[in-house]
Amino acid sequence: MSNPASPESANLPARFSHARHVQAKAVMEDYVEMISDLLAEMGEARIADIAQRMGVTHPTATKAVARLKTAGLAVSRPYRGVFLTEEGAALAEKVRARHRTLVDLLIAVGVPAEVAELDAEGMEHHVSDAALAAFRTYLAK
Amino acid sequence: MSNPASPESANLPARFSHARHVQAKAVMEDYVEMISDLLAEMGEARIADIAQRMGVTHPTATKAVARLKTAGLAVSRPYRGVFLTEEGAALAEKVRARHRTLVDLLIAVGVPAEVAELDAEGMEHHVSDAALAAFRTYLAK
DNA sequence: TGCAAAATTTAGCCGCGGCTATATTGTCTG
DNA sequence: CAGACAATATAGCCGCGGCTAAATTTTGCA
Repeated sequence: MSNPASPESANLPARFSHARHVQAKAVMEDYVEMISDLLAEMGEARIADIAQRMGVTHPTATKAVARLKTAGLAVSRPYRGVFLTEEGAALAEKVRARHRTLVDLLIAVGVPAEVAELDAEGMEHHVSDAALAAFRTYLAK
Repeated sequence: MSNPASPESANLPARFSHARHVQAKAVMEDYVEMISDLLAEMGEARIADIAQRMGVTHPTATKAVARLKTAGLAVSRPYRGVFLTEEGAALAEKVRARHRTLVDLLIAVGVPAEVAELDAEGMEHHVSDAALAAFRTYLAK
């Protein structure tokens, strides 16, 4: 039994640890979604376009893609465009849907659209499936 | 004029850049709030307690405090407890209030309390003043 | 077709924020 | 009051995710 007498500080370490774990995946999620967007728009995701849209230099994008490949989310041949694995594509879709739902929720509670987009970019990675479900239920009303 | 014909991808770099900038401050905010909590509870913030509550090893806490000192948020003498500067204390208060408001909002839209606490830990750093104001207005209804 | 320009990669730097292992300092007790 | 133990600090490692500068490959055009 979790002791209710112990202050709520007891599970704080776990909360912070969880937040760190989620955050570690955040950048990867952003790159995957961006690659997915570029594939849909232009049929190809080039390093230069990824870098430009992420607001990052080319070498940074190259390194990020290398990490994606190591993680099994993307594939590419040298000097060629980047593509997503099935797993990468699935992640992109999940991330995209979560982003939209969060923005919709923020707007629904009165946050200006511009602000909602800006804040959602960082918040979205920490929205759990349980929270997402609650958001959808709320928005359905 | 910002071209409305250009797709919304135009300001994406700025959005990501903003999210990265916010994220860079996140860990610091967490440590400052924790130190503030410890000062309130025990009159002193010791490295061992900071580390324990953050779910981190002692040396990691020491290094974090060093960064806080460099940033002008904390002060400490070697082998002694850590204290906050006025700026650090003000930041702690702001962070604490923002956290509470976010948790309240999540609960208000139907997120279970446990989940709200967990998700808020990571989301909170990205909640802008504008969004916070909207949250308060919503909760006041 | 061959060369110049553009795109990509590689190399190497930085600070952050984790870690383990070790050294140092403070404290408490026998 | 001395020595053991607890707390803190230091050293050094790692991967991430930025960067600049330089090498390499691809591409497009004269």
